[in-house]
Amino acid sequence: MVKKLLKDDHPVNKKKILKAAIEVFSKKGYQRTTIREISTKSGLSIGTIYFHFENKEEILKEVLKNTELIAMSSVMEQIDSMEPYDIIKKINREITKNMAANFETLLLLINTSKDNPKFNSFFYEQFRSKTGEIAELIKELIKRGSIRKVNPENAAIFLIGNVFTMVILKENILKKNLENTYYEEMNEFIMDMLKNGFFKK
Amino acid sequence: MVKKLLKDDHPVNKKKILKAAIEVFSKKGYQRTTIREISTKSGLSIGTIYFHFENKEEILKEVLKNTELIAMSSVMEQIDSMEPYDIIKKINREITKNMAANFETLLLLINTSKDNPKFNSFFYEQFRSKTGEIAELIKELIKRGSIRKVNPENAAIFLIGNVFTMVILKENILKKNLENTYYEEMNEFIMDMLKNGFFKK
DNA sequence: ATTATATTAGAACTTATGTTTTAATAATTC
DNA sequence: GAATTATTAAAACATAAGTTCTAATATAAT
Repeated sequence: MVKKLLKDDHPVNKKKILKAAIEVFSKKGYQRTTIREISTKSGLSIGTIYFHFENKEEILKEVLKNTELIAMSSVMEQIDSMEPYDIIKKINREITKNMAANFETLLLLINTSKDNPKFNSFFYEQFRSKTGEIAELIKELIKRGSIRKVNPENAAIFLIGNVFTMVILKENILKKNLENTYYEEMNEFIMDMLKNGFFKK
Repeated sequence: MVKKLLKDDHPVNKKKILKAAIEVFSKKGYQRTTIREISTKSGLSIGTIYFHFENKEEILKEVLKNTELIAMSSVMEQIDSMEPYDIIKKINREITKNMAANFETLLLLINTSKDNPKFNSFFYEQFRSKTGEIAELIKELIKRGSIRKVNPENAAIFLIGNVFTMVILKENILKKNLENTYYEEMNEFIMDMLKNGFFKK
């Protein structure tokens, strides 16, 4: 019944379990997700789940392996032909889109990483890797002379941070009270801040 | 044994329970906190806890009543005599200090508010109230002519949001990997962004 | 074909935790 | 000071959820 597994790949039912787990984790978070729910959602029994995974935490780990919280791959390829303002704007847009899509996992990690060193490390690595990428980009733009000589790491954190806040606010706190255009509007605002500052000259 | 309770006040042991609850909730979050821990911490029995509170959620509600996540009272009194740059800087500092102090409750609310409309409302109200206050202040500064004509609500969200991110990053994700001077350094960076922008003119 | 191995199902087990119950003790009222 | 009410303690209850166990079934090997 079960198809032969490819090397370095998951057996069919393991995939089913992971797919179901992603859905339920994303919707309810790690703590509130039960094995029974994953079982129902995947159409497989509890026994099968525990055959493929040692325990609940291992399922989450496997899910996280395939999750990229902060992504902006498509930006990096085009930066040579773009204006700095547009690069930053595009980065903002890309990160926003991706974070909003992975918002539930983001929350999940914020929660679990507090007490669980492993998940904290995962979070830390991903965050550092992305701020690192953006910092490199900013260094490059500073070299080109188009951006003020700011601390690139802080700038990267600042940029990602703005998006982070937007997403948490929109998806978690203010929810339906915000318009669908919120991300666009807020990103416009941020770009305006970056371009013109806050105070009058 | 129990002292006469003052009107509109809590009996002594109810206070003890609340005090213990704040400690444990703050340290472990709502979900992971057990009644038995609150019992041990307060030195009172489970029965006593359930005498004073209907259930666990009611304890949290009572705790939240006394929590101000975003506070900046001391700023508002002095704004007439201050420069706009210093006002914003001071607001940043105040909010940072307070958010960092209430960080655990902040996380707690982020988690619970996702599924619980009541806690979401609580969060929403506090957030709106504070962004409202800051927005009013910004309106005033725009009137005075010291700040560019930006959208005051967005500006308020932007300011609070920057702090929010800093606190989550420092306290939850990057933890000990960050220096103690992180808040100061990052606030300096933010102020520099607000003053001089990101791009070269 | 027979045997061995891998996989699956789902009932059963275990433990943790919110809540209820009941009896004892303290405080208050008359 | 007796009776009533308020408060406390802690054991008992109920339930939910992670995990284990065992028998059945499918797949692979010889």
